[in-house]
Amino acid sequence: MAYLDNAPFAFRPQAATSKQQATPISAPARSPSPSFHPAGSEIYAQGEPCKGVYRVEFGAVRVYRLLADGRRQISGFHLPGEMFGFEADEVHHFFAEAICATGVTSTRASRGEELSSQLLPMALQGLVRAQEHLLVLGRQNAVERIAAFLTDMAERQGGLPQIELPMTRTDIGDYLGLTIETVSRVFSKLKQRGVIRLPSLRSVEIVKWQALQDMAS
Amino acid sequence: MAYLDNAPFAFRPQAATSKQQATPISAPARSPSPSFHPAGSEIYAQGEPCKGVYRVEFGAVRVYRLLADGRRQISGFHLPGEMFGFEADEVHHFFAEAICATGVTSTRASRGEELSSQLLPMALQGLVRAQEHLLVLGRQNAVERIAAFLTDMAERQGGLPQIELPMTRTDIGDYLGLTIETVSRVFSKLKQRGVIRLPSLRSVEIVKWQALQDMAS
DNA sequence: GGCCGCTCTTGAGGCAGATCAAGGCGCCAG
DNA sequence: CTGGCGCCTTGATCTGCCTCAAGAGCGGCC
Repeated sequence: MAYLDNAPFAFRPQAATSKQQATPISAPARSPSPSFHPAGSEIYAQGEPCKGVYRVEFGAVRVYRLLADGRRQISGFHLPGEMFGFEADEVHHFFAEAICATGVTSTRASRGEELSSQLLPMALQGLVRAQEHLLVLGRQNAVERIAAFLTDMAERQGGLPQIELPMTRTDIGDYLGLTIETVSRVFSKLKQRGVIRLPSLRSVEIVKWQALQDMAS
Repeated sequence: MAYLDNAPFAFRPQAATSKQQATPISAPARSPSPSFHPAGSEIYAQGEPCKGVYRVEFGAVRVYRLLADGRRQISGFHLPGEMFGFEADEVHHFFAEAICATGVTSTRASRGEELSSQLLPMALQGLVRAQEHLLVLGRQNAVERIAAFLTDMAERQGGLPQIELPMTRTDIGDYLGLTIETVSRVFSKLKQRGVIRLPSLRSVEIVKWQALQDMAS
């Protein structure tokens, strides 16, 4: 692989200024079992036994499902500090991959009441997030989807107007139920209207916050 | 209101034979706080404070969200025995309505570890269900969506080939991200191909199970 | 019984986004 | 420096579903 994906790109939402970072961040002290995943590598696969839930320490993760003919739906992107890997039974129903160089910690076993009470709020947040995503996929047009995506990413990256997108246009399309061409066209249209600027391929500057939020409905 | 919606229609998945029932079923003995909701009535609204989680005793419930211009996305239908009303914070993010005459019991307060450990598996199941629905809305065409919907409903009603649909075509459209016309056309096409039969407006008989499942991908 | 209101079905035409196709850009390897 | 490979952008065309419209079926109410 070449291009950006291959770079040891430590994606950290709060620090938009240092886009690239040469050395991986050292594992946090309180981490139970840290592991490093290079860009594009699998964290778990559909059908694999569930080993617990994961927390992103740095980088970014995509969780997705495939149809037999290769169509892909990304159910969510996960940024540092966020949890993923929740399952209803003992087997993974989805795939998870590192988008860029990524570190995750895993918490084993989801038994025990004290753990349940910690996990529940996160599972509930994931549920609400997924249900809001349903509205986007079911009832919003291409411009509204992109606007909702950018708004969401900006909020999750600390609310700053400058955001970094670790994922490709293909990933964004597979998350929003659009083709890569449509994603690209909408980006161009928003740029042309002066709503956003595109300083580089993977970064977006939101110029007109209110306009973008209005578009997201 | 007129038509079927108004009938005291006790929708019970396992009992496909008795389609209509004149008297509401009496509240189950172990119910903590049963309540009855006539067809079309609101169970909770977006923005209302959260009073706990609910369990459907009989009937059926739709949970949905609205856009400012009236577009509606139904995030899920809930049949007897199923739970709904999970929220991440203390306020409802969705609307819930009784589709037909419906009885629900509510479990108050989601604090306490023993309760968390009971709620977590249900929240997780809801999460997986929502994420699978994302695949349908994001990447499947109209025929695949209807096939997936019918397969799902049949499985949740005990796997019998004869299923009862408490919801209207509009509801199905708003659940699958389609218009009512498209829903109706796909039903007609499946009927014409001999995959299903439509003994009445609100009941479906699945004639070719395998064909239907193949369509759902 | 006969009217009315609502849901559902079916047809005709239009459009948003998919598909097909070509070219540009940035990074890396040689 | 130069070639090659991914990724992205842009244009032209196509199509699946939406929109608009009309009519049929069913149940309730007077």
